[in-house]
Amino acid sequence: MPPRESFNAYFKSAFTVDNVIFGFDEGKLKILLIRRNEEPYDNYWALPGYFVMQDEDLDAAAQRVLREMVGLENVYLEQVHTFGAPGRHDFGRVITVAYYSLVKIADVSPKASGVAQEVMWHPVQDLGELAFDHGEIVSVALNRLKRSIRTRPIGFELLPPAFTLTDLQHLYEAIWETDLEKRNFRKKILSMDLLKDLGRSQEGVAHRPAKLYSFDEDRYQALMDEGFNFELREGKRK
Amino acid sequence: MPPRESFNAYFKSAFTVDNVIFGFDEGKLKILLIRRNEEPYDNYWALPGYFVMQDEDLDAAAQRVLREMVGLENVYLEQVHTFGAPGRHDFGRVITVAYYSLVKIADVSPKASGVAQEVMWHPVQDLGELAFDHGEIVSVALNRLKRSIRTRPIGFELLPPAFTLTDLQHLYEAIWETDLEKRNFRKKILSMDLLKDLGRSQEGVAHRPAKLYSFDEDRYQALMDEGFNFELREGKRK
DNA sequence: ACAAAAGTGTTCGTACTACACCCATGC
DNA sequence: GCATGGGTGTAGTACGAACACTTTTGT
Repeated sequence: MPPRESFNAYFKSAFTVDNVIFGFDEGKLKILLIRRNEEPYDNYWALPGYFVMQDEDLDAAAQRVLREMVGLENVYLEQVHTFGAPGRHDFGRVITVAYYSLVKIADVSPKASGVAQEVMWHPVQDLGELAFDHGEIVSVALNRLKRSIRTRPIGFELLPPAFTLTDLQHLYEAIWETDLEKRNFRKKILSMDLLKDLGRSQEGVAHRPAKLYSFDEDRYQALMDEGFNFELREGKRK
Repeated sequence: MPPRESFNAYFKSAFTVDNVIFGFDEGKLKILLIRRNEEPYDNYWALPGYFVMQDEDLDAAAQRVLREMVGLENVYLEQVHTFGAPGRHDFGRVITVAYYSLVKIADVSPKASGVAQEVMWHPVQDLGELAFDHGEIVSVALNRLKRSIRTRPIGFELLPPAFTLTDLQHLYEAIWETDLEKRNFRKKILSMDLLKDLGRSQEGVAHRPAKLYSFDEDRYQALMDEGFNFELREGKRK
């Protein structure tokens, strides 16, 4: 076996985390991007991300980036994929672990800091060219999100604490880029018994006000223990 | 902004790939492990994995490990998750990108080499304690596999080029750890129109010989283009 | 009264479930 | 001829799909 010193050649890489931060606003799915103000990719929009510290766990690094750049804690965060093409960064070999997070857009108070002079929400349909391989990362994260919301009740993370059934439907429609049938959607969601009726309604709308609901986390846990499976369908049958 | 040199502190990490190689034999789902013969974890069973070269893509590294340690090329390979807890490796900061691969067990001719003196298939239900955090990696990969075979026709990668419907059913039963109803399973599979009837049958069995099928890759592509969705169900209805 | 979205009930088709028996081969 | 798995048909049911009208509020 080679002596331990011979492995030193391998310890010359760096790694980063990049966050695809999803939000839902104005009926559109959006992503929070920062505008870089240094080379490489000066002036390009990029995903918020940074180097992982030497003694920092990956998840912790992703959380730190969220906290420092967006001022958010305790948001839904999930690792998506790791990107490590040899030429993807100019400084040397940098691989990046991509995360996606789901935030309630009203909670976000973007902070300009460091490389990020500008922080802005962008509709996912209209991103333009991003720095590095961030375009590809967004695409992978988005596909993951589309699948995940089908079988896990995480869409609620994107909605305010009190939302209407129509809000929820619009959210699914925006992410899946489909239309869903109102009555069937409502029937399906309500039959799962996952929503708490808050007993309140919308106010100040120029039509019949809708009931407000919240996601019942405890109820979901209880159902899970009984073997319940959350599942919604995207496609109409052929 | 800090000058470029200040980033050098970050370029002191190494990364590896680890492969969870699944095979199916004797009605059981198995994983290919190597027995280490050096510290740390001398004598422990471990996942086949190695450092990624400086100019090597991640997927390519995973393929190389497969080729060098198992003598296999062109097998199904998919990135699963990246593990990077600070203390997970003794040499320094090492993060590992985990892959899983699906192989036809008859194709494998394990080679002892380097750190791997022994290479052996182990039933997933009976692994014992593995080196490093490999037990956790296996667990994550297995969960991923359970989900993936539900919505993607990848189970076939674990079967020989000609297989019977019963083989396929046993495969699903082994991975999901459930029993499936024979007639319904066959009906569902055949209705998808994804299998080529090879016109041959088993030979030398002490009962009515079963028809042999193969997975029709071209047919699957064609169906995909029409919007077809592969999907099987694990659970019986409540 | 009108606009605008909320909310609801029923029919129809289809796909999953559950179940029992005959078939082809080796020994 | 018997043991062993291979292979099939059908009836019941539950769930998703499709569809049109009434209700409540603000202006």
